[in-house]
Amino acid sequence: IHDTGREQRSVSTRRKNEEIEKAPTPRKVDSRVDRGNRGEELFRWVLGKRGFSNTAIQKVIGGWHTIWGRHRQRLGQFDEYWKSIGKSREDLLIESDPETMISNFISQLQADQTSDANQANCRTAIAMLFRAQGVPKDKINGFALQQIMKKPQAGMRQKIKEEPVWQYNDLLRYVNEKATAKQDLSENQYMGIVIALIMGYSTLRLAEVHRSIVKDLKDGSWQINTSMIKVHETQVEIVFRPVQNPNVCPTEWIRGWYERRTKKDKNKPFLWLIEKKRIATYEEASKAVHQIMAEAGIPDNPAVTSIRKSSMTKSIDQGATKTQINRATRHKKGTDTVAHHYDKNLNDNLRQRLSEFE
DNA sequence: GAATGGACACAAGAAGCCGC
DNA sequence: GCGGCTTCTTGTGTCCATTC
Repeated sequence: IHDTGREQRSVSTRRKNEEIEKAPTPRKVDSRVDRGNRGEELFRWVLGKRGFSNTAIQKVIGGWHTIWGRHRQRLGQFDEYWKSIGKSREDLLIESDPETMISNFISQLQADQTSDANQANCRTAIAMLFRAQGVPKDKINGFALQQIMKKPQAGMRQKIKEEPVWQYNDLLRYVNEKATAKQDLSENQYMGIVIALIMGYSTLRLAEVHRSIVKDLKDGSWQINTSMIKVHETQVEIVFRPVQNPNVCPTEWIRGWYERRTKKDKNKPFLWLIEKKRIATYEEASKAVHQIMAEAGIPDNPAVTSIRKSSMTKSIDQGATKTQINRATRHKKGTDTVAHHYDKNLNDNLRQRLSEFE
């Protein structure tokens, strides 16, 4: 139930453009690789000084998934700063007041006009370094630093605004039309439609579809097994059963996807590409779905996740209850994630009804 | 293709609110 | 004031897009 404040976390898409103009992100070609290595080296050095063995340090890093890549970048950014003010690594260890260090670091970033998100991320990374070093929490995050962080945090909050989402029906119409000439579709197009349909009907994310194992249950239905790593690693099992219109039916399209293969390829993984004789990469899958959305006439080349938005919006529009949506999207009971991030129904109808009296 | 950056998500704890 | 509920903040993490 403690989950209502999260919509404040995100950076609005609009800010992205402004940010590029007023604060170009410092992407220096040559220092790019260096910075990450630098950050990792710093982290290893600090834990090494504390007495951690290389194996132990490796395990600490292994506890992070993809987030480690972010931390190491920011630690590299800190390392650059630390050197620029004439400090040595040993100075880090004898530092008795980490909060002051962090405050000065963040203030410098602000002065250098780095983005709000960058300041927040740097603060997180450097705080992690100190915590790994064994510094108690209250020495890392105190009142003064919180004051400093107010501005970047406010800047990161997403504006609550009304924005339209493309019509899920547009995608269905396109698929419906292609269903009668499946043999003319390229491998990429076919894959794009299959993935788009799975995403639309299951609201799985692309990464989750990409690592799916798909099983023919032999009774006309198909099972999708995958894992959701975001937040907590959970196994997910979904069964698609035929819907009335075979043209837009996920099981029909999945069956057809496997039928394209020769017998010896039948048991190859879900996203096996016949032509390339290997599994499609994440990028290829993403490209295929984008191509389908473009061909369906969906404007502005939206992200693949917009399929989730579009599909949920349609469900809500058709009168699905909150409970039904939470169940379908596998969001935790009680979250209003869907309402804030996915339900893009505009309020025009409500306003019209408000304006009516007598 | 890897590094990088922005966006979205969730849990836990803190803070606010309200009726008694 | 106190307990129960709601709302907000913080820390941490993954997903998706872009850049070099």
